[in-house]
Amino acid sequence: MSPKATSRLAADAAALYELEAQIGFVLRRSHQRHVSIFAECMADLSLTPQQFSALVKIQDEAAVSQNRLGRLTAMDPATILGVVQRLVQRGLVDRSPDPVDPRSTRLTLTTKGQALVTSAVPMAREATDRTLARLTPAERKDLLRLLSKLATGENE
Amino acid sequence: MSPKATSRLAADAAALYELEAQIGFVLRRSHQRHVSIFAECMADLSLTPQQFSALVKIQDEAAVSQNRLGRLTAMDPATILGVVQRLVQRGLVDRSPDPVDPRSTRLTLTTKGQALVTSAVPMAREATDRTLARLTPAERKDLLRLLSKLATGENE
DNA sequence: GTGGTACTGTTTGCATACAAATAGTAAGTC
DNA sequence: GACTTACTATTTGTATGCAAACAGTACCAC
Repeated sequence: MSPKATSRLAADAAALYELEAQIGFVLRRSHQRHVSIFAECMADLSLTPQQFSALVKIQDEAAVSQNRLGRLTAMDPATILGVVQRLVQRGLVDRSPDPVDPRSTRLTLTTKGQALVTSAVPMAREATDRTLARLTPAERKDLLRLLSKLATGENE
Repeated sequence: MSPKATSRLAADAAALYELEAQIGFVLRRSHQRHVSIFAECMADLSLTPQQFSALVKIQDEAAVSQNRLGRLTAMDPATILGVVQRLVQRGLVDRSPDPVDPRSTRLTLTTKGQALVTSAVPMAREATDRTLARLTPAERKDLLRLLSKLATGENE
């Protein structure tokens, strides 16, 4: 065993824990900054990233159940409930009972909701661009790839 | 102008907006997964990432004001207030008036808090490792570097 | 020393985020 | 058809996260 390995054992216990170099801290900061930029870009439309995600996915699917929408947008049932309620309250989304499954709710975009998503997409693209502004195209691609490896799949 | 460029103009308006390929969505999902892993690793100690961050920084500084602690851990004054209150309530942190500036609060670790951080650091390291498990050492370094470029500095 | 500016901690209000528990229904097995 | 299992939406409770406004104090300029 090298002297270096020996000293590492001793160092591990009381070793400096550099918070700023931990993936969790950097992920949280990066996400905070993006949310802040997104809010600026979307100020006129007053949409949070989660609300916008929900609108986009309802549009993609034309009609979705609430829980399925939650899975598509990575929100648990309790969270997506609140998001949908606020969108319904603003007249952007319609809720109607599912004709085949009485447990299920059918979510669709209203005309107003449809129009809002359409005008929101360019703003969301701007938020993406501003968030990634300091990275080269190659770096952006790398970052997306690496983060996707982190985000996808199970906890082990 | 090439035919391709022409079609791009038309495509941009109604172009497919792929939510799963947007940096914001992937950042949110990655962060969610890390928080979930962190909670598993820290289950015995019942510390959130933010609570743990605060304890580590109080230890680093020996004594800090609440607002400064918030800046060190990337939490705004309203947020750090709640985090600190919970730590004080659990007997992990002491609050005392700052001897020189009556506006300021002096935060220090209790003996119990000191002991808890010490035993929590290895668990936090495990959470980091499990979050990054699918990446090679080179990929981990790249990811940290790219995320740091996103997180640091101003919004423009 | 008076006044403006900046900083301390705090409160309120709103929007995620999720665990845990609930009621109701669907769909399978036997 | 009764039972089990799984899925629907919902409720409650706790913990961030931040904008906005607040009272109190420091500090600096003049």
